Order: sequence, then C-alpha cells, then structure tokens
Amino acid sequence: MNRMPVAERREQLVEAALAVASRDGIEAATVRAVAAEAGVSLGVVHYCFQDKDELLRAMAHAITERNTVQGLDQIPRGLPVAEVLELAIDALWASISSTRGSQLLSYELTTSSLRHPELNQVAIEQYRGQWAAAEYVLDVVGKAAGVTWALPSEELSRIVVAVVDGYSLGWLVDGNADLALRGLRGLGGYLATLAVPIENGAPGSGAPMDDDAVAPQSDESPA
Amino acid sequence: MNRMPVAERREQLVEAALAVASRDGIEAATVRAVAAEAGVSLGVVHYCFQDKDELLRAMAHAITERNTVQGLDQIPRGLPVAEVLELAIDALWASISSTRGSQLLSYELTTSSLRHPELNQVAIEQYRGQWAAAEYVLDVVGKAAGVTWALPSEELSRIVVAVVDGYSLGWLVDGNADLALRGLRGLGGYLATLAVPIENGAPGSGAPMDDDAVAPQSDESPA
DNA sequence: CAGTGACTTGGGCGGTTGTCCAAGTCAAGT
DNA sequence: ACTTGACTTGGACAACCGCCCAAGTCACTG
Repeated sequence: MNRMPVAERREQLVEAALAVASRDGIEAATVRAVAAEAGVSLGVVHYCFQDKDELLRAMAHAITERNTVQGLDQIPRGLPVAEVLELAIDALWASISSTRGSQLLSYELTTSSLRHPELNQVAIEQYRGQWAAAEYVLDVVGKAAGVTWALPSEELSRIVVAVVDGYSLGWLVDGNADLALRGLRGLGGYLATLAVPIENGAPGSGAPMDDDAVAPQSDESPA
Repeated sequence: MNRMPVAERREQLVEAALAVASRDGIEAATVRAVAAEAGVSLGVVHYCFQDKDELLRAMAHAITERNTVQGLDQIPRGLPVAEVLELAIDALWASISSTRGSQLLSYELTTSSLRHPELNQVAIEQYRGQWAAAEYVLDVVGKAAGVTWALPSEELSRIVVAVVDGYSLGWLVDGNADLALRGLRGLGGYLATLAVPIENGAPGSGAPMDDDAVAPQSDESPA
C-alpha cells in the first residue's frame, strides 16, 4: 500500500469504517472488515488507533459532524413562515431519505453508546449536535420569515428533533417515504402556528397567531 | 435441573433472554448467557430452539406483546378531552420511564431487525403493534371524552408513535425524564386541538376547535 | 550514499461465539 | 421391572473476534 502520514491514514480508515457500517451495520464494522475496505493490512488499523473503540468514536464523530444542515443560506427572505418551513423540511427530508444506511447507523451508534461505557459520550454528542442544529435552523427560518417563536428555542428544538427522529425510525421500518414526509410537513404546519411576527417595521409575514402555547414536538435530523 | 416440557422450557428461556438483554444489551444475550441466566446447561437452548435467531425472534415477540397498554379501562367518562389525554399520557410515560432497559432493548431490536434478514419481520411487527395500540388508545380516549378526531386515525396514531419514540430516545440519551414528560404533555395539548365534540346529546366536553388540519406527530410507546 | 525512523506486513495469540453430539438421566407406559 | 423416549449434560468443534509483534519496506535527512 501507498505510504501515508498517520493523520491522513486515520481519515481514510474512518471513511472506510463509515462505508462498511453504513452498508452492513455497526456489528459488521470489525477491524478486519475496515482494513479490507480501506485496502490496507490488519496491523495498520492498530497502528493508527489504539483501540477499536477509538476508531468507532472517530467514526461517530465524523458522522455527527456531517449532519450539519446545508443549503440554508439560500432561503429567500420575506416569504410566509409556513412556506419557509416547508422548504426547510423538504430539504431536510431529502437529505435524510437519500442516506438510509447512515440514518440506520446513527441509531445503532446511539444504542451502542448507551450500552457500552467506552462509547459513553457518543450518544450525548450526537443529540447535543442535533438539538443545536435544530435551534440554528429555527433561528435562520425565523429571521428569513421575520418571526420569532412562541416557545423557548430549546423546547422547540427538542420538539423538532423528537418528531424527525420518530418519523425517520418509522420510515426505516416501513419504507414509506411519502407518509413520513407528509408527517413532517404537518410538523411544519404546527410550528407555523407558533410563529409570532416581529412588530418591527421589517417586512415580515407568515402565519401570525395566537400562542395557546401547548407545545412539545421537535427535532433536527440525524443525517 | 428440573425436567420440564419443551413449551414451558421455551417460555423460561425467553424470559431469561429478556432479562439478560434488557439488563446488558442485545449483544450480551448470547446462548451461553441465556442458559446461565435460566440455570440450564448450554445444550438445552438448542434443544428448545433451532437457532439463536429463533430464540431472539421469540424474545422480540414477547416484548412486543407485553407493550399492550394497561389501565385504560379505569379512565373516567365525561372529563374534558385535554384532561383525559393528560391522564393517558402520564400513565404511558410512567410505564415507559420505569422500564429503561426494555425501552433501550426495543430500539436495539428494531435496528438489528433492519440489518439482519433472519430478524426481518421483527421491526415491522413491533411498529404495527404500536400503531395499532395508539389507534386503540385514541379511540378509547375519544369515547371517554365524547369526541372524535379531525384527522384519520392512522395518521394520528403515526403522530403519537413518532413523538413518543422521539422523546423516549431523547430521554434514554440525556436522562431528563421531566423534560420528556413535559414534551409529551405538549403532544397531548396538540391532540386536544384536534378533538371534535360529538354533536350527539351525550355530555362530551374538552377543547372544541378548528382543525387547520396540518398534522403529523404521534407514537405509541415501545414499552 | 548510508542510516534512521516512520510506516507496513502477515501471522500468531488467547478468548468468545454458535452449533453440534455422544452419552447420561429420569418419568411414564407396559 | 424393564423398556422407551423425552429431556439434560458438558465437552468439542470451527470460525471469528480484538490485539500484538518481529520483521520488512520505503522516504527522507545528513
């Protein structure tokens, strides 16, 4: 094999682990399988990572980092909240539904983390990332539509993450993408009822609305 | 060991498998560990089950069947829909939050099922059971409060299952039961806005309400 | 051009897994 | 009392796992 500095080799191995685990499941991501996927011999993995667990943690970190939301910068301003939300949700679902293996791997990583002390931090990092991402998206959407939200953004992001998680799981099980997307659009409709227009002279818009502030739902995608 | 007919022995082994897997995770439920938990020798397991997979399927079937909702028969009639929903949700959450290991095992079973062809039917059976249970609960609640729902019950049950799943996962990760319960009560508040009183002379009640029928959320617990 | 050290190799180690089986034990029927 | 067959036992097997290491290879520096 081509010689390569450790740092670069590590990235390659993480990539290989991600490929194997997304395709065949986290249990299939053995040291041997990762080495074979990367086209290197067995010893290389333990030369670059102290443990198999360290490799798995690096892989989890990579897949979590990759879940950053994309394409939010091109959301047009001045649209009604409901429409902005629909755009955001459609984009989110497109990115989720096109990466089934990664989605499934994310849930496998979460449950594995909750069982094995060596992966202790993985799950909480995953969800901290998702809650923060949801909060950020809600902030961007709110600014694009000129509204604020009737609920604290931590609660709202929890709602978004929970609902997206729930529908993603359901979709993984039954394979019905349309049903899931319709459900998520419903979440968008619910969120729209929580939008409060900014009194400021700015050209806001969207669903005005009372808050009878009931609340919870929410989640940001684990893609 | 005491002699025992196969059928009875099978039940005992399923119980042992459930104990091991709930406590230590699905990976820890090896044939040896299950035999030890049941206090029988190794060969007994393969005498009662053809495969390890057959044992796992039987275990999954048992845990899914056990998720039937309880205590619904003692819901008082004539209460406002919002209060009935809160009662139901509090009971549901009490049963979820008191069985952390089983909840986690349910998610492990789902992901395992989605990866291994031998467990193919497990996940879909789990969710069919949960969607049906949610539908049943919504029906009971509706009758107790004298209302019907503004959305088709299949969609509503999907919402319930998705939201409960999402919040359960979040709770498994961060351990914050209060936050999850508050979130689920919010789901109850949302559902209340979808309740339509029955015109019939019956003493219904609860939040009346327009349906702007957006929709989805929902889930029934995997306990 | 020689030497040094980072990187790679492939096999071996002990442990665990699912599966199998020859032999043993015990309750029930004749 | 003896036979039969359901049930149990404990060890063996091959396959796989994570981990380790002595030896080899190559790029680079002096």
